[in-house]
Amino acid sequence: MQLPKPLGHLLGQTMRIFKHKLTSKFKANNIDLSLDFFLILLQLYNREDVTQQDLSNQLQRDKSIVLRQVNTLLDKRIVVRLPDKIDKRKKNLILTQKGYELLLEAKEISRNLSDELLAGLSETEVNSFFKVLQTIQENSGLEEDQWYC
Amino acid sequence: MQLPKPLGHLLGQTMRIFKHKLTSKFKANNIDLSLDFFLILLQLYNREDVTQQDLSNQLQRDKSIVLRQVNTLLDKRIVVRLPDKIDKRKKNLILTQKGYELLLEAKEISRNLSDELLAGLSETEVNSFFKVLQTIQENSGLEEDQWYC
DNA sequence: AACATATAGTTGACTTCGTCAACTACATGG
DNA sequence: CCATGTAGTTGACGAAGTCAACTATATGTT
Repeated sequence: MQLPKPLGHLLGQTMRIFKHKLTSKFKANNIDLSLDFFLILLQLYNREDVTQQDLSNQLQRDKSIVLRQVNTLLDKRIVVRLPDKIDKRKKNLILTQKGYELLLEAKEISRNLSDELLAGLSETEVNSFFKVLQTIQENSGLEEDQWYC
Repeated sequence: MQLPKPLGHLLGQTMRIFKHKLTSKFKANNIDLSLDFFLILLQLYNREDVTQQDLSNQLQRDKSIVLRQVNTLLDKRIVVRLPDKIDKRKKNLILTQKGYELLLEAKEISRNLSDELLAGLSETEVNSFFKVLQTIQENSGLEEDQWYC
């Protein structure tokens, strides 16, 4: 399969654009979140048993990065870190009410931005797009739980 | 258009996977390049009139980042920085022979990785994928030359 | 029970990326 | 000649990412 431009270039550019657009829209709406923090909050949405190790696997970041990012979310009173009742090594991360409300706003903005960026494309095209991203992740041979072994 | 997962999440994950895979393959082949450096070299491929400002626009990075990255490419003897003959403000960036050979190897590896990650997808799907990425960039309303105005 | 091994979290050191503001040198148009 | 714009450079700083070591707890084996 020949791409007109290298895959890394295309993905990198698009990612950069999305990141810049999203953070500037967040700022415009007085939402003090980076894309990375937003992705963390999304993982905590409507769940109560998420640990930092889970985030490290799902977001594919070193657990030390996750730790520090969670620390700043704690400082901002957006999440709380509670010891797991069964396994004392684990800490469960839970959204505060403030965090939940912030996330709802952020999700709305993110969805609007997606609509804006995907405007003019057919459903078929967007579905293919999604399928390709999915396939890339599957072809990478990385299961969610084998990141940073 | 509804995506199963937020666009930022999908793009971020895929980008991360690609980046990690590519740099580890580079390492395995003794190629001392990050994805960022690779993308810079791609822009210099078979061209002689590329300036740092051009790179800043095309790669959408602040010119100070480009400057420092070019500096380390200079240290590695991969590119040279020559004053432009007409406009004395500009500096042209040119691949050395070493840089050219390195780039050829890197391109090969990058192409193989793309093939590996896109395996099992139809040409139609990959074309849609490319079109969607293209459209996102167009819908973002950013022209190449208005980055960091 | 004692032991080795594995997992979750934490910390420190260090590099690179990204942002921003200020600055120099040169170009261009009135 | 002067105002304005552009290309490159520098410094400061915060955030992201890498890596290795460490603590505490859990789990499996003999």
